[in-house]
Amino acid sequence: MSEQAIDLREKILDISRHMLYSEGHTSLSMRSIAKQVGVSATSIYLHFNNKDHLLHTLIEESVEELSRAIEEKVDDQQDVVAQFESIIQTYTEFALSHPEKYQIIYLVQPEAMARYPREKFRKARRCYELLVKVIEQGVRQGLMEEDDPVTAAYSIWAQLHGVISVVLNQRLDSRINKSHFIKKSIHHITEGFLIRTHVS
Amino acid sequence: MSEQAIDLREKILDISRHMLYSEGHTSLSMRSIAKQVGVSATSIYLHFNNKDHLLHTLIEESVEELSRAIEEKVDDQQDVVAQFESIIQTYTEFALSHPEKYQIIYLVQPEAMARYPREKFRKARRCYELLVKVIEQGVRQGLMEEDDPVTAAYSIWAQLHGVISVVLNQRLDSRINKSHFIKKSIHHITEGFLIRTHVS
Amino acid sequence: MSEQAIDLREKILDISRHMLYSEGHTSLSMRSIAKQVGVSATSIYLHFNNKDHLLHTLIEESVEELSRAIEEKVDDQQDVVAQFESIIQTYTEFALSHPEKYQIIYLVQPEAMARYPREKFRKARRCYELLVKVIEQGVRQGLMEEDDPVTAAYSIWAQLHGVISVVLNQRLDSRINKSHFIKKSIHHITEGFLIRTHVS
Amino acid sequence: MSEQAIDLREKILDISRHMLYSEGHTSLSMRSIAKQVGVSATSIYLHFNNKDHLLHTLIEESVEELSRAIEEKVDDQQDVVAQFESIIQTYTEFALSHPEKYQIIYLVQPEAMARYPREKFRKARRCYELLVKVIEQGVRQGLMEEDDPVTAAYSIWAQLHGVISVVLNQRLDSRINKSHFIKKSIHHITEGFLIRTHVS
DNA sequence: GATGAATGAGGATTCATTCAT
DNA sequence: AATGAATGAATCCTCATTCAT
Repeated sequence: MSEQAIDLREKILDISRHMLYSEGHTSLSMRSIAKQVGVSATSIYLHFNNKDHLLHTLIEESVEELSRAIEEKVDDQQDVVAQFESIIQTYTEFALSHPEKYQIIYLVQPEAMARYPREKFRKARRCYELLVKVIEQGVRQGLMEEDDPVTAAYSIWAQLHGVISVVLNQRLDSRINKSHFIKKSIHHITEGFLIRTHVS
Repeated sequence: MSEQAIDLREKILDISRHMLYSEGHTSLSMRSIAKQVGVSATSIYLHFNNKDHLLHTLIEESVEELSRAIEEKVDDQQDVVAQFESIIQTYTEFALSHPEKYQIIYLVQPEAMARYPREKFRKARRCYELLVKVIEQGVRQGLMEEDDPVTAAYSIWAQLHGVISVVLNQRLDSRINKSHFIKKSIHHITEGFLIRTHVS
Repeated sequence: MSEQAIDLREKILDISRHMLYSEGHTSLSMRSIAKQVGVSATSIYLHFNNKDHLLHTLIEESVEELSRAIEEKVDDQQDVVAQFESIIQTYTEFALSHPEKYQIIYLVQPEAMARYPREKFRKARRCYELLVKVIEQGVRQGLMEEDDPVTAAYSIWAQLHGVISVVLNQRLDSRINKSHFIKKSIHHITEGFLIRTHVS
Repeated sequence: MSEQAIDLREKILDISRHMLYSEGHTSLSMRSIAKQVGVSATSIYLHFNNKDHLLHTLIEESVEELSRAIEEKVDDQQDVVAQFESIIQTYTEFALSHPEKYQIIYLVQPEAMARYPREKFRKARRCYELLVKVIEQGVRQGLMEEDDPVTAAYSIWAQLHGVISVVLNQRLDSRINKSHFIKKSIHHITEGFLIRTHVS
């Protein structure tokens, strides 16, 4: 593959990702992407078999990047609480600084999920697994009391995702300061969880 | 308007709502709705100016119903904590027993929000306002310590929405028991919040 | 259905049939049909679900017309030889005077046959069945000696179809007079068959 | 041209021929051929000017091979009847043992004939000419009585082609045994013709 | 109220072909 | 001799919407 080709592939992904974020996936068409990229629609098919392939690549990339970001930041030499906070922090930071990438991860709606390869879907759960491990570690060390670490991990993630989504989807009351909202929410999710375990 | 007409309008809304839930909004077309309703596509335009109008009506209806459900349940004679728990309970119950209506409320994505009437958007915030009032009441009664009730209310709502979305969108790990997950999550969100305020 | 609608449906069929004959099925597209009909491509879909439906309708119509033509001409009061000759005569006349309809019957190539409804396919065999019956009748009356009437009928039909195809596909040497060729060929197919049985 | 190149050219022809037979000419594309051959689509253009050129080469090759097969088998030392039967036998055997090559000869439909070089078209008539000669010979020897040998030859060929086509296109009733059908049909075409001339 | 007919714009995808390398 | 990149034109088909009835 020539450099140019790699560039075009990346360009298509970048622009698609951006369009997806700013205009929604309803209006995203191969044609519109091609027009934005400044290339014929046919050319996109030189790099992606079809629209699904393109979309799935975008999702996979984002999942990969988010997972890597978290894996890199989490230091298993740190104490469990620090690791725990690090995961949540990194996750949030990724979402806020790469909103277009974060949103893509949740693009796969139930309707389209049937078409998303099961194996890639499993990958998407990598970062939750990490959270599960940390909680399990915490429980083993007697720092947390949690009868069901998997459920706990998913609950934390769900709450966090709720908070981030609300911000990214601009569903927040205009009176509310976004970063304040996020800080408070994370604090609530985290502290609430830890305090409860600490106290016990 | 004859009774029949009213019936048709309702039928269109009902079927659209159901189709939206079971087949996703990608495949929802005026034609497909008409076919399901058993009426010509043109007839839909007698009741709704266009597709947006139909969709907006659906959203408005769901918002209205959810708001009313909460308003009806909340009894300002009760103590603040009971009111607080009642809101969260009712919200969750509505979402789980009317998933197709709940999902519609969040149908309006950022990209489409420009087209959603600002005035209807404000209505959608009615139920959060209620939560804000309860918290403010709690703060006034010295039961909660919360410097920013609006932010707190939105944070709780966001977390709750995250939890519910994950369940409805079937993003939960298959190992997790749904109702257990919800119970635990609500407990975490509520208790965490209240305990913290109670303790203080 | 309004008269206009019926007209359009017929017009689409007529023009498609004609285009199929004069330009081949390779270049036949919904667009090209629409252009010839003087209507938008979309309009065709008001009368036919898709291209296959249109094509199948054309085939079915031709099969029906050919079958009916033969059934109407064959008089079972006539003696067997007269019936036999009548079938061959009518078949040939239909093919030569409605070449575009005749060709359509053989449009269904092996590749496309999978998509052609099995039940309609059976209908297409109606006219061969008639030939089979006449031969069986002849055998019963001792006028023909034929151990396998079905094979005999199909053989006659295949030969006749070969002769007609060659003429319609313009594969004949320019030195040959078409009607002379057909007359001679039919004579050969028919007489050969009858003489052989008569003599016996 | 290197040996490799010749190989590629042959490989393209072989695979095209095979694809044409097994998948039909509708789905035959330069790309699909290239993929099957394991070469870039562009490479095909190094050996054939365009798709038509490739197709025409295939036809020409098949015509050539069929003609040669007949020419080789026919021995003008044999008596006329033997020659006659030999031609029909060889033609049929070629068609049945090389169906993909036989079918290609009749690929050129009326609509495409305009594009098929007139000079190559003439070549395709070589094998009929042979039949004409044998008949003329027979007439001269007083073995056959045929006022128009050219018409007779084309008639025989047309009938034979009809029989073979029906078999190859799988248009035969499932109750019919193929080889029995062919044997009977050939017998009918041949004997009928010869008997009539013999008897006279 | 209700509808059948009609359409322009756009959807994904495939095609034969060219051109620079 | 071979190819990767690129494309314009074409494919079937669906969409929201309008209009005369």
